Amino acid sequence: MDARTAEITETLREAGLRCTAPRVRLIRALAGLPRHFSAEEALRELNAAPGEPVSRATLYRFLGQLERLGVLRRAQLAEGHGHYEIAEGRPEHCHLVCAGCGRVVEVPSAALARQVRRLASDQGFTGPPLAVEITVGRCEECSGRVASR
Amino acid sequence: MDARTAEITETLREAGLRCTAPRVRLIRALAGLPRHFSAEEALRELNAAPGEPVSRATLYRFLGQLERLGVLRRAQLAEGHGHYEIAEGRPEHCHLVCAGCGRVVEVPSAALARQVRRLASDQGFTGPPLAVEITVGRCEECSGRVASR
DNA sequence: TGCCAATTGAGACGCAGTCTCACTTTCGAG
DNA sequence: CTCGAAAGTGAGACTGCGTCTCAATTGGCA
Repeated sequence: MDARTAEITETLREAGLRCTAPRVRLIRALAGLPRHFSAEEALRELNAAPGEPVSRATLYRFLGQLERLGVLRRAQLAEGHGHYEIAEGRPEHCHLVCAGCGRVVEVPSAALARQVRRLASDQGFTGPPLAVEITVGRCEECSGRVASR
Repeated sequence: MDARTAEITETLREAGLRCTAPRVRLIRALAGLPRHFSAEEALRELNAAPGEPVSRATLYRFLGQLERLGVLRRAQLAEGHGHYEIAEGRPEHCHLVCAGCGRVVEVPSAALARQVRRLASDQGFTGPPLAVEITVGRCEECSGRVASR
């Protein structure tokens, strides 16, 4: 069991959650996933590995729990489904989303994060979880292809 | 026919789109909708008014066209569905979304808009359409109720 | 007026995510 | 180690939002 797996299972225990086989399998699978992944991608990755498959219900439930524990962050990008990313001490950042192809570029901008936080607290919002999604025109690749539609 | 209806039908004509009865009905219905509305809300509003009902397919198609024409702006907030708002010369702004209840607060912040635009162009993004959605903790009301969950 | 492309409606379909409920598993107490 | 309560699981039905298809209808120019 590698370090991250151990760390996450420890977090589970602290939260009073059980360390079941499907959960361990999912935690392991995280290592094979890209920085941003959808629930369905996670499910594919999970069930591509040998062993008992994990059901959709279980996956969604557990992803939600990991999010609540702060292990994962969830972002609703312009596409029709949520995206998860491993939080793991990574600083706040925002996601630029191409209106054409949905490509996501991560932008670590402390200045922007600060400004957003100020705006939010001005409006009475509290709490640290923060997701910034910005849909901005088209990325280079997309605008190069078709002008409009 | 009021001024806005006339203006939008003119835009349609310029774009080579036909001015059909369902479209005019939808344009009229816009006046009775809140600042932000979902497609399903628009459908309800539309079919609450007397006259022939309009089908879902037609509504979705037409909302998409109005978006392409710049009459409407579409934002994918954290909930599972899109939100529309009438663009009508309103300046760029961002949406603060409560992670608890999904409430949306509009924040007109020229400074933030400027910063976002700079970030975007640094990353090679082009084109004006711009939607900024920020999910930030909980709004006053929500954090007042239940601490976590 | 007549024609033809644009538009429409009904409903099937697809995807993401949730819910239910009977069954299984974990894990702490004894 | 054994037991039992509580937590967790899987299968699959279900929901909501949005898209697609295709035959029928309609707008608007010649």
